[in-house]
Amino acid sequence: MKNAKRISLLGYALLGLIQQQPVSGYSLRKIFTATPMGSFSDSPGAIYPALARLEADGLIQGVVEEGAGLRRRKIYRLKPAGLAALKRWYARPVTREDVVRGMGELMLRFAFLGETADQDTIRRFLTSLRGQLKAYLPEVEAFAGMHEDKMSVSGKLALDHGVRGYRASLEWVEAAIAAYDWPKKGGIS
Amino acid sequence: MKNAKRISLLGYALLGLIQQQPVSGYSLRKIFTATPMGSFSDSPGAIYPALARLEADGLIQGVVEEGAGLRRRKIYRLKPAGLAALKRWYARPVTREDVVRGMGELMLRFAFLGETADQDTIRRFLTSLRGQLKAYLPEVEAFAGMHEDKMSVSGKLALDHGVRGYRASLEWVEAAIAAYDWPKKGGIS
DNA sequence: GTTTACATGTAATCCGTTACATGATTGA
DNA sequence: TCAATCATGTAACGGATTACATGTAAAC
Repeated sequence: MKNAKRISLLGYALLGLIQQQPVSGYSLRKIFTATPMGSFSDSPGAIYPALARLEADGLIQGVVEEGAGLRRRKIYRLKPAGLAALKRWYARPVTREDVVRGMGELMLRFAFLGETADQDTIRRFLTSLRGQLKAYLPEVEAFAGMHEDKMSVSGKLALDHGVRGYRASLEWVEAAIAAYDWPKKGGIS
Repeated sequence: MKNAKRISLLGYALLGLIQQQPVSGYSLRKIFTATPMGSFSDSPGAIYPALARLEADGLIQGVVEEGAGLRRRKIYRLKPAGLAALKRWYARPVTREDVVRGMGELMLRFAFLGETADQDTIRRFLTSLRGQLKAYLPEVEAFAGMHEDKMSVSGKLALDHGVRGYRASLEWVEAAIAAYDWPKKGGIS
């Protein structure tokens, strides 16, 4: 029950899934093999220790399923401290570093965030992501322009892949903001 | 000088950069802070031990710059075994797992691959990537269609981000193949 | 003459990978 | 009955993060 311990990305992925509904470690492993969450390892050596850590930190609680001739399954449920940790994660503003490290982590956060976060948190996530993308995209484009002459064809193409990706993310975030269609801030006119 | 040791992604990134031109550890760190390769950590605790491992494995060689009043800089050069390791990396066919784990690793490989790989290796990389994307994209789309009803708005949007990303990658790979404009295989007509 | 940038390292810790280990239940 | 799937773990290892440590050269 130590508090304020760091939580790994896998930890957040597990917390987010457990938040959706109580699950066993084995079910979580299957989610990582069978769904687009496949970027996480489905190996028992990753998941079971991670669950044990989250439990030791008081974020989740595992209860062995009672019942007669059943295979023993330990079902994990989210505890209040776990929900609080998730909410702190959701509320983090999107930083430049988040964008540089890749969209994957941010999309994991956003996917779960819809479950319990209020509209304000969602809006802040999307607008701060939009801001960072709008700032970072021209940076990469400028880098490409500046180093064009010194780069191999494949180097230029790889950079172009990055630019296309960030452009697609920017289009996505605009579409996402539009999808929620919040009333404008600043008074009823 | 142990042989056949596993090389981490950071290891390949360092090998690829050293292949382009001999560099010091400090220069490599700056590359990770100042260029779109920022997804790698620029911390000395990551880079110097990684360089030491590559050197111990006989893949690179570091030589302390001679010369009078200079700050001591250790310049690393690629050894034949290092080039061979890179070439084996370049020649790996793109797998489904590569695509699931994310484009980042694949694009790192492709960016460096242009330096020394022959046209055949480049073509095989791009066509196998195209094949995997063409197979994986409809999989994700099908998953989205199947689970649409059980997902939150943000969950659906996050999945949509993934779909858009893979679509952008597919468009990119088609453009990349077109950019090289290889003569068709199978005879001169 | 003091801050900033250059330059290289080490030590503790954490955690993911890989491989091993165990046992129950279901279906062929 | 034998293989496959369900289900949970452990142990050794490797490598990245974080923080600490040290010293030189340039710039202000």
